[in-house]
Amino acid sequence: MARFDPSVTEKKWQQAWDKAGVFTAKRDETRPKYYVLEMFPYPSGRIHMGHVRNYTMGDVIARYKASTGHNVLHPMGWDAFGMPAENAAMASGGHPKDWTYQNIAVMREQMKPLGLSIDWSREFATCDPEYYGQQQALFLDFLEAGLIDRRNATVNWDPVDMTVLANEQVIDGKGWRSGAEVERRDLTQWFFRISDYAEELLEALEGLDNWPAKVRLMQENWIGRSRGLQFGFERVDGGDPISVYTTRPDTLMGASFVGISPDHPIAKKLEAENPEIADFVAECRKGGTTEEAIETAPKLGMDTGIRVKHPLNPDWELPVWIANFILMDYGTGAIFACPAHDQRDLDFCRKYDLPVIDTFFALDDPTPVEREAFVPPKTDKVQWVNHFAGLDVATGEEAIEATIAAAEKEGWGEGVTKYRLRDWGLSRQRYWGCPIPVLHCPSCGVVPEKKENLPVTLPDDVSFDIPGNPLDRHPTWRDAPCPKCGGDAKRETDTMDTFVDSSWYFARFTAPRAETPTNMADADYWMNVDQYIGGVEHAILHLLYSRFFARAMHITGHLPASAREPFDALFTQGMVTHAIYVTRDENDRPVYHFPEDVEVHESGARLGATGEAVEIIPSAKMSKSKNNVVDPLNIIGAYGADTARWFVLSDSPPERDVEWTASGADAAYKHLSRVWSLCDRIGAMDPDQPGEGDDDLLREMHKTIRDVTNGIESFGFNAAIAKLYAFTNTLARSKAGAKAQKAAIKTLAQLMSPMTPHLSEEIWAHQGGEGLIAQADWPVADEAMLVEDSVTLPIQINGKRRSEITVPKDMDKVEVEKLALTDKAVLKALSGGAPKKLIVVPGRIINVVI
RNA sequence: GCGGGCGUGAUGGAAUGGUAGACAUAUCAGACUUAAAAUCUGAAGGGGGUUGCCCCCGUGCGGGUUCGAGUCCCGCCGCCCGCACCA
Repeated sequence: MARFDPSVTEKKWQQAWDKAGVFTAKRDETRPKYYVLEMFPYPSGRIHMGHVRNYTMGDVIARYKASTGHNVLHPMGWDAFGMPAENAAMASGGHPKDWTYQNIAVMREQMKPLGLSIDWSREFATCDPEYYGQQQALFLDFLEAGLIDRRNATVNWDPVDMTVLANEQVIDGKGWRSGAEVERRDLTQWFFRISDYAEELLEALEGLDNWPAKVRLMQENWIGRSRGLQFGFERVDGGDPISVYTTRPDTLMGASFVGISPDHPIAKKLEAENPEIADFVAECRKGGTTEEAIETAPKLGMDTGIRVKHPLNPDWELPVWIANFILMDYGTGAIFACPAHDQRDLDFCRKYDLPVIDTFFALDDPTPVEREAFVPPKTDKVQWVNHFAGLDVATGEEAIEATIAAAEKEGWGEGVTKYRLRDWGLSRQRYWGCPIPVLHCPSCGVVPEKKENLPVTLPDDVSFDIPGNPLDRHPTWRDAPCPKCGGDAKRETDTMDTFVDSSWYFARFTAPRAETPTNMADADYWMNVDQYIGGVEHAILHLLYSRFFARAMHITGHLPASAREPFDALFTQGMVTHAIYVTRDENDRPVYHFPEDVEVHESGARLGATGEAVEIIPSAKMSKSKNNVVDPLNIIGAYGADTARWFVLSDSPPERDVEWTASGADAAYKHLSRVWSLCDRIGAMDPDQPGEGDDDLLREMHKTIRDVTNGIESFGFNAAIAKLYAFTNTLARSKAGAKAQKAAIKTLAQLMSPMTPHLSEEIWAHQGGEGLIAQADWPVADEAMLVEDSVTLPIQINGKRRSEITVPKDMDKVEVEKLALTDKAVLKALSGGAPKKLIVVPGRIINVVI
């Protein structure tokens, strides 16, 4: 008997596919195209199970689509700029460029044995000058089209290392290396004007039918359109009125103070004049810039001494407070607080002893607010107290609209629509990224680089021994002639956010070697991505930025109008999780260890090398920064790629997180061996050998074709695999003749081929299949074989299953009812009486209500 | 804090509002074997009874809608993801 030996056969078939050029995508207008794309990896240095899972899913789709007559594009590349390369350079010397390209080489070699149907001829890395040069060209076109802006933005500032920190580098409000308390600081930055497209990006979500509803909802909430009232509070001291924006203008009679952000112009002015306020504002600026840090910080406030007049009652004066939880980025950076109907405002007012005024009550409960704000849904009817627009009983929605209408009529405010979405700050004070192609000229100001001078390449002679951006302190790189006047100018030393790199790579794959960012004919043919696959952690930023970029690329002539929404269908796979292994360094900072460096015993975990005790943090997202990645190469080495592929698909539903466990791999291998020995046995049968139950076997075969096809189409890979297990069991037990069994094993091989392509080729060849199974047409279920003559209906009594009857498939409903009432269990339950109700769902179920 | 999701046997999980636990892992029993491995066959949610059969309970917790709820609605609890400089 021929042995199942993946180490030999897998290489053989990979070479056969290469030789036949099966996966090289060529434009072919005569065939329908299908573009399947998995989110490209960051070259961390080794592939992990998350990659295997992600790329295997895409590969199943790619291979399946190819076998149903599609011209498939399935490319791969590297999201190669980013902080880990600089961190590695800081930690162990070396150069980010060498580190990155070495990692890419290693990971490519780790991916190839998986037998993915990737067109490697299109591969690129975002750190290739050929790629980022085109990205600089896009930047210049966007700049010219008015899609880019320059203005201040807040960053995390480490006052000891004198450097900007990423959010990830701020731990509990302190710098990760210096341990110094982080401050928020303003810096001049470049911005993509994505907020100009807020409405369009919001509305277009409706058309994304093949995106998960949860992702559309998350994006909708992120864009955050709101309708509210904008108006000014007159200052008692005659200063400029304070403009506020509120989504609850109906609660204006409950206003207890006016709050401004510590970054509000008034606060900044007071800061310069008043040391007490300067101290307070400095206190407010401590901590990181994340919304999370700001929202969860203890609420701080200080009375500015400024008083404003209530717009509805000039005799009513309100104090103006600076409060640390008010964001300058949202609305006008100033609010009025209504503590009775907002928990945060209430907590603040109780802390600082400010008044709490109820403006409405529940219809059945006029209890004044004490410690808990009364915040009913805006659609609930409530009883209003002294509402200036004359409302008595009305919903919040009605009251808001009435208030806006009244304010507009009386001329003291106007209804406006605002968005939570902010412009996208793209400047990064780091080396390992795409240089922003502009210069600063003493006489001409900010000047874009000329396109013929692109790419503006990164200098290689840099060091990372001191914190900060090496471009900033490079002796010569900054010096360049002004493209406008030719005089001495300085290059911009900021590089681009790596989200820029990943916002258009999908378009570049359609013409990866073009001398322009894209080639219209190729983009027109291959776009859009028919199926995009990636982690749900990208549900908002990456996908929103890509949607914006596709629009911007259309405006600047780099993509057709049809590609403005670049991803037709999106599938968000769950993450692969794994325990994290941590020790602490002398400063009690965490040091993360790779699973293979850790020995886990029942008594606890220790470092293999030193025996040091290791803390185990249970299952978290596999992440390069936490080193909790698992090396799939061990499995491929021991069992082959087909086993690894089969296992990652069978273990868990693809949209859900999966915790990596080694226990299933052995089982997957056993099963594939079993299929192979089945193939061997059937191959040895006399071709004319008759048997019993040919029809039953073929009927099961056609059902399996139907179920597996549906499973693949709907991303139910684990369910499809369950059907393949079941059919293998059926085939193994079948006594059918050689002809039927041979048809069954060939079909089984085809149905398995998207998941286990190598084994399937081997079976195909063994059974005398024509050509490569990778190029064979997908089997089609014979409808006639799927029809059942009779159907078994469960009988419920009061909703609980008690019995069942088998009836002809097309039996009349009335007949089924009659028959059901003669059932033993039904007769017993009725004990002579008549049922209250009899429900018959044809082909499904019978329920007798007693 | 805000936004989104998830929760089913020992384990991974299956189930268009219609027989809960498919398929698999681990376990146990049997066959084969001198023995073990491999392989094959079978058992199995929990509890109870009058045990060729029947009953009760059971999908995180508490309510609700429905002839019927793992699935829909409301309120909790727990875990996970995102929060704009991680990628």
